[in-house]
Amino acid sequence: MAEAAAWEPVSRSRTFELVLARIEEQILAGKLRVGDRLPTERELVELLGVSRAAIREALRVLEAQGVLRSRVGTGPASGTMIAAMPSAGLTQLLRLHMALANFPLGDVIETRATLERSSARLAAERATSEDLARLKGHLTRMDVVGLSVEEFNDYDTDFHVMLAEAGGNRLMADMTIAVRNAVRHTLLTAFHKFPDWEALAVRLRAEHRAVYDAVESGDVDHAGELVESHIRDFHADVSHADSHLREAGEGNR
Amino acid sequence: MAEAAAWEPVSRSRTFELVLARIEEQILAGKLRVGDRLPTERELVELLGVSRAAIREALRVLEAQGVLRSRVGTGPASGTMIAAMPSAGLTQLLRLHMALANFPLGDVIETRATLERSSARLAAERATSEDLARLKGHLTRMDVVGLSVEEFNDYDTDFHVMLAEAGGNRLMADMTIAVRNAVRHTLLTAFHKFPDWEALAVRLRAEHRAVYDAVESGDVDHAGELVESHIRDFHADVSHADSHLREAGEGNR
DNA sequence: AAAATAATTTGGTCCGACCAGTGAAGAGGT
DNA sequence: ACCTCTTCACTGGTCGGACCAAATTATTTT
Repeated sequence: MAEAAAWEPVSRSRTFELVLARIEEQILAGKLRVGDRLPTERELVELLGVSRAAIREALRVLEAQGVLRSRVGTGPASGTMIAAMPSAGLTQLLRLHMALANFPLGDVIETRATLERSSARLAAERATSEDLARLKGHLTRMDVVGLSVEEFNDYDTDFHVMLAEAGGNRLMADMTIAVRNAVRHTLLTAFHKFPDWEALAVRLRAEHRAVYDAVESGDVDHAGELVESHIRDFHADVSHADSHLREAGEGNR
Repeated sequence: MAEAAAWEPVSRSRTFELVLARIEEQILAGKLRVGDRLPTERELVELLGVSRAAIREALRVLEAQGVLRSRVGTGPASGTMIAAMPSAGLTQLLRLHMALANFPLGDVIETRATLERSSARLAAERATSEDLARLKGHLTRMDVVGLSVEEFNDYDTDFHVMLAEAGGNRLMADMTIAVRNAVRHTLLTAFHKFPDWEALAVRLRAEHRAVYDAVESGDVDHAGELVESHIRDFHADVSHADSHLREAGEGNR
C-alpha cells in the first residue's frame, strides 16, 4: 500500500514472529517443501535460541494456516512436517470473519457465484472423462429419496466441489470449498425452516443435471450462466424463506 | 463432505483447540463482536482451567487469522480484543501456499482475473461519486514520471483494490488484496527483468484509464472485459519475459 | 499546579519439569 | 531362526511459576 492504512505498523516483532519469519524464509526459498520434516521443537530451540513456547506459538500459526501438521511419537509419520491443506485454513478464517459480520451473507453469495461461474466455465472447457464420470455418478447418488437435509446439503456441496475441481484450478476449488463450508451452518438452518424443501431439492437436482449437460457438451457460456443463476436463485429462495420466518434480517451493509 | 476425505479426523483435541473452540463459540454466537475485549490471559487461565501457554497458543491462531489484536499495558487500547483484518490473514495464507506450489501461478492469475472482473462489473453498477473521485485521483497520481518499479507496482495494486472496494463487496475486495499481495514479490522480480518496463507502464496506465471510463459510464460488461484482459495480458507479458530470461519455468501443475 | 516517581496491570518470554503417544531395540520364550 | 513381550528413547502436549517490558494510573515531591 502506498498511501492509506500506513503509519500503524513497525510492531516490534515478538519473538514468535521472528521464528515464523525464519520458517517462512525456508518455505519461500523452496528449501522446505511439502512432505519435508522440520527439526524437532527442542532442536529449533537450540537452532534459533528462543524458548520452546515461542517456537510452539509459531508452529500453531502455521498449522492453523494449513501449512504444518504435527504428530507425536517417533516413527516416520511423527514430528512436524510441511503439509498442504489450504482449504481447511481458508474455511476456518472465512467462518469467523463471516460471524463477525465482516462479510455480509450477500457478499459471500456474490463471491460464490463469481467463483463457481468461472469454475464451471473452466470445467466445460477442460473436464476430463473421469471428471465427467465422477460428476455423473454423483448426480445419481443425489437422487436417492429420503435423504436428510444434512445429507442432501453435503451432497450438494460435493457436486459443486467436484465441478470446481474439474475446472482444474486448485485455488478456485479450495476457495469454493471454503466458502461453501463457511456458510454450511447458515444454509442448513435456513434449509430446515424452508416450507417445502423436498420440492426445492427436486429443482436443485434438475439444475445440477442441466449444469452437467452443459459441461459435458462443452458449452462454456451456458455452463457458467447456469451455475451462476443456480446459486443466486437458491440463496434468494433460502434467505427469502428465512426472513419470512424470522423477526428481522441480518445486517446487510 | 459426505464421501471422500473422511476417516481422518477424530483428532484428539489438544487443549489449545478446546480453548479455540470456546472463543469461537462466543464469536459465532455473536457474544463477541468487533471491538470487544477478551478476558486477560490470566483470567482465561482461571475461567477455562488450562495453562497460560494453551491460552496463548489459541490466541496466536486467532491473531494469525486476523480476528484478534493484542497489546500490552493497561489503558483502553490494551489487552486482547476482537479485530477484523481478514485480508492480512488471507494474504499470509495464500503467500505460503503459493510458495508451496499448492497454487500454481497460472491458477492464481485465473483467480485474480475472475475476482476482479466481477468486482469491476459491480463497480460499474454501483460505484459512488466518491469512489469515482478516488479512482480518478489515483490515476493522475500514477502518471508521475520517474516512479520506481516498486512504487508503480504498489500504485497499481492500490488502483485494483480501490476498484474492488468500489464494487462494495468486502470479501471480494479482501481476496483481491490478498491475491495481489501474495504475488507481489513474484511480480516485482519479473517486472525488474522486463526489458522496457517504462513502455509497459504506459500501456498499463492507458488500460487503467479505459477501465475507469467504463466504470464511470456504467458499462458493466465492458468494464469487466477490460479488467479481465488487462490482468491476463499483463501476466502473460510478465511471465513471458520472465521465462525468456530464466533457464526454466516454475512447475505448473 | 506541574513534574517526577511509584505501583499496577497487561501481554511477552523463558525455564524446567512432567505427561502421553509411538516406534525401535532388545530380551525372552517357542 | 522366529515371534512376542518388555523396555527405552524420542516426539509433541501440558503445566506452573518466574521474570521482563510496555502502558496507565496513582502518588509523592517540588
